Amino acid sequence: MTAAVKCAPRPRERIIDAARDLFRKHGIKGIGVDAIAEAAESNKMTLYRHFGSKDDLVFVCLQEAAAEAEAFWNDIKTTNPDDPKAQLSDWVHRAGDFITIEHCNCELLDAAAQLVESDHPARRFVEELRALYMKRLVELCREAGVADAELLVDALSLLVEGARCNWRSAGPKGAATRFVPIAQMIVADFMHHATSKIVDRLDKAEAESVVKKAAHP
Amino acid sequence: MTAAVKCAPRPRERIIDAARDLFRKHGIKGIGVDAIAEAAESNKMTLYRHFGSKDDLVFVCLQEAAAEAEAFWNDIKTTNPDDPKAQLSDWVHRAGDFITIEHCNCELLDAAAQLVESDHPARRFVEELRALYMKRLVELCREAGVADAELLVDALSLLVEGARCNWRSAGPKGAATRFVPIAQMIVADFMHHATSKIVDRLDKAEAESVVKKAAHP
DNA sequence: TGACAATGTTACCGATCCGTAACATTTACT
DNA sequence: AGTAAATGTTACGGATCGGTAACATTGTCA
Repeated sequence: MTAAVKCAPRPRERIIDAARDLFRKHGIKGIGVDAIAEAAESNKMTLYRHFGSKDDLVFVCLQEAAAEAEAFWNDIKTTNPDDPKAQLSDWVHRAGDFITIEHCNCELLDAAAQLVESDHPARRFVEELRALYMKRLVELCREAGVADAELLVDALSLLVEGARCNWRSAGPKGAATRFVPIAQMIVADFMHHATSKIVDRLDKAEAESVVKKAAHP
Repeated sequence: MTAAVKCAPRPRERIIDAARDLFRKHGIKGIGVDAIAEAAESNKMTLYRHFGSKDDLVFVCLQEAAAEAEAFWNDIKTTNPDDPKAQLSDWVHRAGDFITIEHCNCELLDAAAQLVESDHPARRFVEELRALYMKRLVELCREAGVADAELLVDALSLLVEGARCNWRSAGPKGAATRFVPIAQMIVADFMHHATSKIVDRLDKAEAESVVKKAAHP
């Protein structure tokens, strides 16, 4: 009833769509296979005939999300050919959309993060994906002329992850809605400032802080 | 066995400590009352005699975390009296510590965010706390001379939330370990730049992006 | 010591959830 | 039409979990 609004393809696809939707909304541990089967307008038996277990279903959902992320990335590259700065700006905007738009595979990726300290095979899969995306983004930032690309990507990663979390808990009134201007500002800052200046400023602030802390143990 | 390492006070305190510890590690829905009682070196019956239900226990844990957060804030204010900039810098460092240190009540607060779309009484409690903390931080930023204090607090909120999430999933090798320099840089940026310049730069970037998008529909 | 409160132990109930078995029904293809 | 595969339905098993009942044990204080 929730998912599978389009013209209802085979049950396998309906189940995957419903599962991804419900995993996003309730978390992986927060939804049962019965509810997934019902939302897919199917039943538990066909679900288990296509996917041997709930864990397998989770893994397939993650693979689909990864494929969409791949398309997401390729679309950025082809839409702004040979223009790293435009690609980076495009990435920020699309990431902002992915945060607020309901149908967002990012939420699925971080839902996998709920499987902490379990031997779930999806864990390694998601971590490898994350590393790949960050590596790509670092390269893009470098091409766009960012000196400390790693730190910028770290900042963007934290912002995206925080925005997803904030959106889910605080909704459209939370700070997540200001993700795009914030990310834009940080990107602009990294591009307009020389690395030396940034490092100097950071070192100075760090030194001040250390002194402060030592003065008040 | 996990918690209650200190000299084992009354069962009520041991249970609260164990519950907070396990809620952080496994999430609220990821741990059962039996495991909590065992970790507290107690049993389920005394747990239910002190706390009528698991939800009540969750609520008490959140109240304790809120009390610690209150002390955290007061400590910042008293350690750096009449020095908003130092207070803000101190906040950044302490927030960074809270992310990486195991015993961190922040993780408990966002664990409550796992109770999405449920009528859990802890939801409203946590949301009110979040609003209070953000309001205080906005005031502090304004005292420190930040023009667009709301946007800075939004950025810091997303960074903190993202760093907590990232730390839990990526651990000490993730981007969360770079929270402090990133936050410092953003704070410095907000303090050193006039608002008009920032807005101008954002508007320009926004306009560029819109043109780009329109050119490639 | 005695009495009462706090705590511990065991067993159980009902609900939920993952997964399976057996059988009925529909769909697809020749 | 007819056959086989895919799908749907019902019921069940085993495990876990929140919560309770009954009884045993320990601690506390007069």
